[in-house]
Parts: sequence; structure tokens; C-alpha cells
Amino acid sequence: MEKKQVPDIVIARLPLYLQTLNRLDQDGEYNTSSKDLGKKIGISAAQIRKDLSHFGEFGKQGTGYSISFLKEKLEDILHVDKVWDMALIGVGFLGHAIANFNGFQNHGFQIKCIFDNDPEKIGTKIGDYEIYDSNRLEEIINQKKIKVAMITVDAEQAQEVADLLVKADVKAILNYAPVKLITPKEVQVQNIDPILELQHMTFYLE
Amino acid sequence: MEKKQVPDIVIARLPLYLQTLNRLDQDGEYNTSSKDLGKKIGISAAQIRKDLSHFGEFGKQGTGYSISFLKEKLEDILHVDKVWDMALIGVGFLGHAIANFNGFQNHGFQIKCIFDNDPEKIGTKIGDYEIYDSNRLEEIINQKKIKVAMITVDAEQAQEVADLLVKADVKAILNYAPVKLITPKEVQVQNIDPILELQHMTFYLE
DNA sequence: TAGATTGTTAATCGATTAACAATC
DNA sequence: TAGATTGTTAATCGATTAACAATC
Repeated sequence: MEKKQVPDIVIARLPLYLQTLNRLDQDGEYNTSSKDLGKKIGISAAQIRKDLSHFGEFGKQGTGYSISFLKEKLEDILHVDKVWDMALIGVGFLGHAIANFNGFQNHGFQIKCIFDNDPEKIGTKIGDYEIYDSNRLEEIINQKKIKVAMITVDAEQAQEVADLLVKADVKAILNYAPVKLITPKEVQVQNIDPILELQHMTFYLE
Repeated sequence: MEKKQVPDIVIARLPLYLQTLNRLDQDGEYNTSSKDLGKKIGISAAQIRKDLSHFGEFGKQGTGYSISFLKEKLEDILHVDKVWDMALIGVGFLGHAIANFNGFQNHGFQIKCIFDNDPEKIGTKIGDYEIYDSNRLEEIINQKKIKVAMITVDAEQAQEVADLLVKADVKAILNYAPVKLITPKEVQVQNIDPILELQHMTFYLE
């Protein structure tokens, strides 16, 4: 269910704020302001203050925000103050790339198990993780209490996989297949589809 | 420059309409309606009609839209009635996955050349395409008149690559690196970042 | 202190929806 | 013809921005 208390469009911006704070932190900065953040992200200072005001008061007049403090607050709000275990379903080229991606760990996520239905792949390993047979999906995800999954199977199999994930009590699905998944409304779904992004841009071209 | 005649948020939905029409077409359907499309996409029928009305009148009262006709019109509007040549920069796991992705061709895009700065990789091939040295980026992209590029290098190198692409007269960049690229405003940029999508979802979890 | 920047309010701006005449 | 669905207008809804008192 959507918490309409805070608009979803505001929620979508918070990870961007956190990303920027992480960068500033890495660069050795200690403080920032809505003006500074806005400039870096490309939105107005007023919007950042308005967005944050939904959750509390994190700044100080005159001096702005402590980067480490605001970072911590945003991590709390987004529930990435802990690490979410994830399942990955589909070991094609893209699945492989994601399995080998090392950017999850520091941002609240880690892959915990990987599935495929290709007998050639089942039982082999990617990094530390064994590839399980997809028919054990519900069993293993249930047992490991995994709530977040990424789908990197073909468009044709994506809905079927999503149905299994829902049955296994997964609550958030990042879907790389170019189809709209049908899920219960309490299950979060986000799609990543390069074709849509490219076509969005070519509208403005030529 | 953004054509503010039609809101960007409308443009962003058009590829989704096209995707859905393609699916209906593949399923052997000939006609659809704003109601039907809306249901499949998860938005209101009124919104679809309003969006399309920015570009013309594509339907018929009583019977709705011809799928092939509307598909054609949307392809024209989005400029994917032709095939855009693309450059891919960065041959890590992700670059490899994208180079091997076969979903571009039928939707208005094809990879034409690939770059990396790793001497081990330069000169080798992925599929039909040779991997070129990144220091030849401007030369080759210019010569091939490429206007669309995908960045799959590390966060640290992404801005540098973007600068080179801009110099080479690339006009649209799909950026997989987790950084906001600074580009002239006539250059389109879209970002793909799984961390942002995951954190967006975990807000609603627990 | 003076300057800077917050959080919040009210005003503005823009997007979505509801409704309906037109018409296939 | 009767039913369905368009394109469009006006009303509603929601998001962004501007402005400013409070205060570090």
C-alpha cells in the first residue's frame, strides 16, 4: 500500500539526495546546504527543503546540514540502515553482470542467492554463490526470508517468475524484463528498461 | 533545449505506449482503445487520450485505435522510424551484457562500436564488433556520425567519458554510472541506477 | 553582531481527471 | 440505429516555487 502521506515522487528523490551526500562524504566534506545540494542534483533548494520537511528538521539555520547526520537520517527513512538480502533470477549476460556488481553492499543490499532453470548452469557458481534450480525458488527464498528480488529473465518468463516471487513473500521486485508485471499492490515493482530511456531521448533528437 | 510545447512527462510515457502496442501487435491484435491500453499500462484512459492529443488525432470514435497505425505514429514521433547507431563505452560485465543484448534492433537502435581503455581488451571482439581504444573515441564517433551513446564505465571515469562524447557531437547519453553527468543542455542524458530504484522500494518495506 | 540558511506558508504553476458533444 | 469511444474543455488535484520570519 502506498503511504500517500508523503508523495511517491518525493520518495523517489531521496535516494538521489543520499547518493549525493555519499559523494560529498567521500570527498571529505562535512557540511552542505539545500542550495549546494540542489545545484549538484539539478533541482531547486526549496524543493529539497520541502522534501526533507516531510520527515523532520535536519538542518540548522545559517549553516545548513551536517552531511553525516543527514546521510544517517536518509538511510533510516529509506530503510537502508540495514542490509537487505536479495535474490537474482536469471543468469544470462545481464544476470551475470549484476551478480558481479560490487556496488550493492555499501548501499543497503547484497545478493544472497541466484536462480536459473538451465541445467547447464544449475550447481555452478558465480563468485561465492551457487546457482539454484528455479523450481526451488519458493523454498529457498522462504527459508532465507528474502524480501527483495531482481528479475533478469526473458520477457516471456518474467511474469511467471514474478508470480513465484510473490508466492515466496517477496515484497520488492526490480524488473529488468521489458514487460509490465502484474502483482498485488503491496508488492513494490520498479522497472529498468534501456529501450524506454533511449526512445525518450530520441524524441528530442535530429 | 527542451520543447516545452509538450511536457517531458508526456514524452516519457510514449515509449511505454509503444511497448504495449508492440506486445498487442505480436499477440495478433488489430485494434485497441484508450481504456484497454490504460488498463494494461496502469494509467487512466483520459491520460492516454490527452497525451496523444498533443500530436494529432489517431483514433476513431466508437472503435478506438488501429494498433499498426498508432504504432507507426508513435515511432515517427519518437524518431525511431529509423535505426540509431550507438557507441558503447566500457567493457566490464555490464558493458558485455549490453553488447550482447539483442533487444535494441527492433526498437530503433543498434550498437555500432565499442570502446575500452584496457589494452587487454582493445582489438578483441564482442560479437561482430571490435573493441577500440578509448583514445580513438572522438575520431571514430565523428567519422561514423554517431549521436547516441551508452556509458558503462566506473563512476570515476564517467564524467570524463561524457566530456569526450560531447566533444564528438553525441546528443544522447544513456548513463549506467552512478553519477550525475554535467553536460550542455542540448545533450540528452538518462540514468539507469539500480541502487536508486531499490532504495525507492525499500522505503515502503518492513 | 551580520550573514546565511533553515522550515514553512501561501501563491503559482502544471498535470490529471471527469464530463460530454461529436461521431464512427 | 444504439453503443462505444474519441478528442477536448473545464474542474480538480497536486507539486513546485517564492518569500520570509526565525535563528544559528
